[in-house]
Amino acid sequence: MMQKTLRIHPNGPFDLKLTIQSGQTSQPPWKFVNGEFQELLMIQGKPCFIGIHQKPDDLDGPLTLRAESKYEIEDDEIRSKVCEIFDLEHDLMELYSFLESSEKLQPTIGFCRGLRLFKAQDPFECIISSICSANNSIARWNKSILQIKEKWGDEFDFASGEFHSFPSPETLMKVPEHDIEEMELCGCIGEPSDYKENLKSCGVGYRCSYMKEAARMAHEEIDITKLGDMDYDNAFNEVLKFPGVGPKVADCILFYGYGMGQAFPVDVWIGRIISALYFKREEIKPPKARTFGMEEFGEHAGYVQLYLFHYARKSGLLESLKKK
DNA sequence: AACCAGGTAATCG
DNA sequence: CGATTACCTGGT
Repeated sequence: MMQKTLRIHPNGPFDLKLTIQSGQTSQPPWKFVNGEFQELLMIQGKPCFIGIHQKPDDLDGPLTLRAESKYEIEDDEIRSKVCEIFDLEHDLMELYSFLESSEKLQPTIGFCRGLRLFKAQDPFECIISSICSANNSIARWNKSILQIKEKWGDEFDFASGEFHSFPSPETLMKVPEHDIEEMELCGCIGEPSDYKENLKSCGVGYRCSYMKEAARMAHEEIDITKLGDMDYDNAFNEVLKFPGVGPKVADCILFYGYGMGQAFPVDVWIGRIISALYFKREEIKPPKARTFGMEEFGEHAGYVQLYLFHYARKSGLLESLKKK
């Protein structure tokens, strides 16, 4: 049994708790136990428990990492996986000088210092999570994704607890859609409501068929590993082919799943914030807000979206935008 | 009890 | 094409 403790020094400030709990569409928050955030990570195909600890309010200090696996995994493999998920090599001070240069964006820094991209550990998980998040509340899609992992992911046991991986496209595409289908599969015994091992019972609603079909496409039609090597526009058009994926979800997938910083996901709130800050509150349609964001913020678009939303949430701007 | 929640797909003029 | 509308579900 491999057990080791590592340290990581982020490039600039990092707020672990804020980042994990900021509701990004990549994955639900990690489990929080004994002052550390925990998750199962597949590192080069090897299941590995990771516990990350950050001293409270020590946004500029190093992180302490606890890793546990029955496989032997190099320190650098573990570090690079964690660095990738939290975008720790990204120079945030460079982002901040960009934000400082703008009168509109400068105020976000004080509210969001240390907030980073919370990338999915695997693109497929991000695709499904993002589809699930559309027209949905954070609490509900988080719950759905956790159930999907528990029901169809592989279970791995560690000294620190048991965890489930996210199911593969092939596994997910074969999952029964609803209780009726599952009951028929099991020989029609009992009532439909007795059956819980189906996608609909995870509370995904009408997104059910989208998620199953997206899983099938990821398995047999679209090479989702290749998306990361494509340029942004091609990748955008490619992910739009998945059912349940429109412009907003596509941008989420490219940003949270593939780390493409020029993506600018526009939901109702970002639309209202952009309208309030840059268009004298006149109504702006999502495509226009998206184009504006991409041209105005360039490679920082994704982060600006992240910072604007959390700034608006904490500063009270969001509240003021609710009432007309 | 209507109404809303971090959109999308289907339908209509 | 641009504009409307239905849609699962869990919460107020």
